[in-house]
Amino acid sequence: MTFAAGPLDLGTVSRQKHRTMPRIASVLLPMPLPEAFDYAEPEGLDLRPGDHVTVPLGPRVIRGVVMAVRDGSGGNRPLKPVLERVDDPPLPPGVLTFVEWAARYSVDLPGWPLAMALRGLRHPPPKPDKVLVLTGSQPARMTPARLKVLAAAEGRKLSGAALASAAGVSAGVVKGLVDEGALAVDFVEPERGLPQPDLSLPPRDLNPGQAACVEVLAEMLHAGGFQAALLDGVTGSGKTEVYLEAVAAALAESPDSQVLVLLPEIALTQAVLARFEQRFGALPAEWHSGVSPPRRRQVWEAVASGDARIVVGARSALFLPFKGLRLVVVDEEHDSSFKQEEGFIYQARDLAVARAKIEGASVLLASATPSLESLFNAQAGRYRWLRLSARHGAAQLPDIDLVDMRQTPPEPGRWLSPPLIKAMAVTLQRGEQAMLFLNRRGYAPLVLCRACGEKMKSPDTDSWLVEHRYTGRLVCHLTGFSMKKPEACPHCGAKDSLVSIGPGVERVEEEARHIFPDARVAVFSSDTVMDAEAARTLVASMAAGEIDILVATQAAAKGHNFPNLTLVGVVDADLSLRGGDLRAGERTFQLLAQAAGRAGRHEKPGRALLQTYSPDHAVMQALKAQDRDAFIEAEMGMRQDAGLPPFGRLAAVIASGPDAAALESYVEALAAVIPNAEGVEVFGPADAPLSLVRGRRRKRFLVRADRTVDLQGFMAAWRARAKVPNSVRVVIDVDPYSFL
DNA sequence: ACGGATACGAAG
DNA sequence: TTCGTATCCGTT
Repeated sequence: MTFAAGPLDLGTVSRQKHRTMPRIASVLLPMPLPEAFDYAEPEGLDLRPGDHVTVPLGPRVIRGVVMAVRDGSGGNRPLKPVLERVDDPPLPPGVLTFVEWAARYSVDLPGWPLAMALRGLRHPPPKPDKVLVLTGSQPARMTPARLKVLAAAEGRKLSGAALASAAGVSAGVVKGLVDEGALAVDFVEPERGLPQPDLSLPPRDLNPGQAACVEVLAEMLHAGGFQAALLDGVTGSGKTEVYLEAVAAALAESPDSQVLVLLPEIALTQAVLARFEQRFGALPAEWHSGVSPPRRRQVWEAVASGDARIVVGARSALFLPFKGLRLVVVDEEHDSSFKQEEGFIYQARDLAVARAKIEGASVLLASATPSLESLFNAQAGRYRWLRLSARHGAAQLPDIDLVDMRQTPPEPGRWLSPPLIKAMAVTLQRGEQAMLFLNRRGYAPLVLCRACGEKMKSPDTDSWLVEHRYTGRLVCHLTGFSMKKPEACPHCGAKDSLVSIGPGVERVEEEARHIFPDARVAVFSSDTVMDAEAARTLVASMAAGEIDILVATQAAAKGHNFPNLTLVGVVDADLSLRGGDLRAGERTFQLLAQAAGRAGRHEKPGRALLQTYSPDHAVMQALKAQDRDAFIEAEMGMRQDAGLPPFGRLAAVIASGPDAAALESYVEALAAVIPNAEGVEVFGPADAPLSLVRGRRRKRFLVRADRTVDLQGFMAAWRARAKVPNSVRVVIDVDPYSFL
């Protein structure tokens, strides 16, 4: 394909230049190789960093990217030559630096981040559109409908369906004209350009707090260079409006400046896209797993050419080939789904800061409940700290009350306590809406046999099967395995002995319907809301007051505003506190503050009730008192005493394999060669909490290091000291969020 | 002696 | 990752 003419073609003249000195191209391949490989540059090719090339690798021909070119020849061993340059938009220098940086940061092979940077190019470009044009020949028989179609087609190229609707006739009429030769099929290139933001549109009215933040951000962006800021504002304080204006300021700085907005979940993109469309009169480019392959390629190319000025996307958008990146916004920066846990492991929030630094851009981290890491950086003065306190307009923060489940427990086999039921009754009586929050999909998290006590588990995996009543299946949320719920216990054969233990959203829905038979109850979880379209429909019907009680997982806790929602009941506030990893308290505070914040976002005051068995726990007390700062201070103190993040650093080694003996001997060998280093502690090996997944046994090490230690260097050196047997897989997880 | 499965290391 | 080669095994 040919690429748009413009600044990218500056090289054409110098590419003709004749060289005498032989040159070596260092080519990185999107494969698990330890480094970029050297190839000879053929005479006259004049390669530059970022060029796509094909190179021979053993018997194969592989596509790669030129990382650097230097003078020289192979020396003693002759180098194979680069085969050809591929005519795709070159990767800008910032991406190349970022790929290398990300590989080192994650202690992984550079081919993986390169593969991410090339993701958009793998897809076919959009296909030509099929259109119908007039041939000039008249049909044998003319009718009024046919006349209308021929008139509508005059001088235009429309698709069959568009032509039919333009003429106000059915598709059959159009088809008849095609069959008779009055209309012919033609192909046109689809529109490549993206709608451009209109920077002349006026900003929304801002309150003084918002305006002050915008002013600081505009100054930062105008000063240029790497800058970082934390936008720390309570739910409903209008953070989105602030960053929209920061985006406007960034775009106004130069006609080719670009902005990236990272969101933690695809479910949020629709709402955010709509806000951008209102503000700039055009939809931004969208980048996430739900975008179609041809569209992805189109967006990738538009980012590379500079045509895409605003990109809203998921974490993988960090690897797009921006050439004029001016600002990266990380919305809901505390959200743990910015941590990619599979394949190439990275924390997108941290890589966003790194990318901004490499590009000389600004980065804005936004959250109502910032991560301790970001607060730490703000306190240390590394990030500008912008605080927004007032709730927007008339809205007030909801009152938060704790329900002591030991004092006022639900009936046996039920999960809603009398105080919560009473509050719901009052809410419904007023004609207002309630949300029951439970971060657990399905009907029950565990099914066991009353006769023999056997727990239903996924095959070859150490995790419970979750009962889903809508589908009548038992599902493993870890591996995706599912089976029909059996009649008899597969272990002892007893009939009708399987009992469902514990609640999921489906079971809470059942209970809510039972207690409030006249209420309209709906469930919002990834099982009932499969895609963005379904989410929009459910959100719309909630906003329109067609639902009285919404039972929701965290899929609904984020972003959405419902004017008539005045009560939020958290069914199991202790849930995310269990497991007890270092972030349990922080995570619980963030999740519940966010869930509670759904209530009373408009004129009506809201209320949140948290059902807990440990009302004295610091997290519950902090939520009740709405004293985030005291909670953060206490949490920071604990982390500091233990040398945990953000005061120290962590990394995990996860080794797994089907052969228990081989795995055991590998982890023992690894334990025997732990490098001696000041300020580093290594714990393990130990069985991972999920000790068996898909037939693979799992072992873990945990490394704690002082902030001054080169943790990545330590991990790389350590791994290199022990040979990994073929059956064992080793993963290094820098800054782990999951400890399973 | 042979084919098939499998383990290992190299690829510039 | 993918490929070629070495090696081990069972069969013939």
